[in-house]
Amino acid sequence: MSGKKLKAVEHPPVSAKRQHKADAKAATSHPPQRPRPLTRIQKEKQDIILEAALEVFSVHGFRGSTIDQIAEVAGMSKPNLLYYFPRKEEIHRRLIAALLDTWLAPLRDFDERGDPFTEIRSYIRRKLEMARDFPRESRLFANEMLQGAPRISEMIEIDLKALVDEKAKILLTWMEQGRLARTDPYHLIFSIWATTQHYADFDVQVRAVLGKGRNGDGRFEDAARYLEQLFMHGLSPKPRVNGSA
Amino acid sequence: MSGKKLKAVEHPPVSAKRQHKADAKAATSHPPQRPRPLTRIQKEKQDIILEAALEVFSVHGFRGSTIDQIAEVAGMSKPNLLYYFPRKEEIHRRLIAALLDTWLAPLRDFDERGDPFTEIRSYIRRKLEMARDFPRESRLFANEMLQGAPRISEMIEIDLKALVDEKAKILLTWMEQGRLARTDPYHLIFSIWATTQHYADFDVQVRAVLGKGRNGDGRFEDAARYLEQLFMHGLSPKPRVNGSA
DNA sequence: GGAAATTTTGACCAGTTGGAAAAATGTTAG
DNA sequence: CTAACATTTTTCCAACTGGTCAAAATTTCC
Repeated sequence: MSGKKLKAVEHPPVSAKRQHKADAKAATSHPPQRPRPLTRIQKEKQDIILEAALEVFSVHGFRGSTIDQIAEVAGMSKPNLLYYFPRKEEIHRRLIAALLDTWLAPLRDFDERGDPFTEIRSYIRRKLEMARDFPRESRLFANEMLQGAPRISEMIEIDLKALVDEKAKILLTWMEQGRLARTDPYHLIFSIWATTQHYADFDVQVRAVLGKGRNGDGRFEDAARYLEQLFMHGLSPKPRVNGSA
Repeated sequence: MSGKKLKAVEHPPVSAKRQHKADAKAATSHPPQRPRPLTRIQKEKQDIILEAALEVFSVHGFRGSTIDQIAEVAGMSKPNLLYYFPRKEEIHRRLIAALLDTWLAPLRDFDERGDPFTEIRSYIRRKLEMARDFPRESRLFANEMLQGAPRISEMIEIDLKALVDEKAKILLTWMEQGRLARTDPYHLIFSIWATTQHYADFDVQVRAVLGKGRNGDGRFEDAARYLEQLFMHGLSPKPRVNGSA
């Protein structure tokens, strides 16, 4: 760990335990890097910054957000912020990485051994809760998608695809067993994503349309009720009216 | 000052520079303004610029887009572009205005006298076609929503709300007549918006998940088939002994 | 308490951005 | 041809951008 000023961007592989200054004491600025194990304070500050960055990025997107804005929201000066995250991109990447993990958790819990409708219902419910409780994360994700997912393309092309493939297979099995209406499992999943995330991403619109009278917190409960009905009826394996070939 | 008829946004202190005709002539450089009736060439250039701006804004959002980018896509120099649209905001506003009009057309066509399922089916179809044929418009809209719709808040709070209220009433009537499942008409509309726009706004994700094998143009047809099934079954009146109303 | 390490600040920079001015180059009608 | 207008280009700028750096302030550890 000789005193370098700019090192390759390292993710957060917190490794070594405390290390002595040993050879190079000329540790330039930028401390929260690889050798040191990240003090409690550093972690705290980083969290504050990430919080602020989420607030800003989720609204203006990557290019539309400035370090100054983030620093202001975080209550610190720009150079100070840069001390913890040497690059703007790094902040964004950290946010996206953390997001993807929690974002897909509900889908991961989709259980093959469960009852189709119970599983689908609880998936919808959880996704709706996430839209309600983590709207900024949802918008950050949406922003990234709108821009063509330049920073997470491989993530969605590989990890996400694999996960969806797996769950689609489960859905297909259920359909073949006659426990679920025969339909396209991929688009089924898309429709759940779309309808639930809508309440986070298009929140302004939803509120505006519902008007001041009924937009309190009720809209999420109403949405849950409606979506449950839609999907439960829409996907029940009722005998089709002829015409399906 | 003269030759003023519409609301004008004139913050810049710079104005009349070489006004020859005291009559009501062109003010400064910037010709495409009030007085002149807009030549064919001007209209063409403006269209080129708006096209380019749509391309850029729809991906990067307002703040994330630069005039330089738009100018480059439009194939002209920045000052030249500024000659037609004195302000970046003006371009954006024009795009949004044009967008909102066409965007709501399908909903306007929702006909009270038609058959509930026919109306809903064709509405879904049209919205899906728009997602397929005008994905940039959809993304522009989505970007605006994500940012809290700062520039069109009144538009959606008044015009959009009124329109949705009207159509929701129609849906309610149908429900009361037993021709449609009893459910929340507002969330029903939201779900149609969400599921259809998803294919434009999250196009990358959809493609990535579907994989290279089946993402050609087929995805829109598959989506149409799936959504039709979902909504037709999901919204059919509950099992009630009722041959017809 | 004090040296070393960590954190914060202020000054500064090169590149970008939205936009202004004006000169230069068409274009058109008389 | 040429005056009047329309369009384009060149030059320029002040504010903003992401980022650096050294010095100052603060904390940590012996």
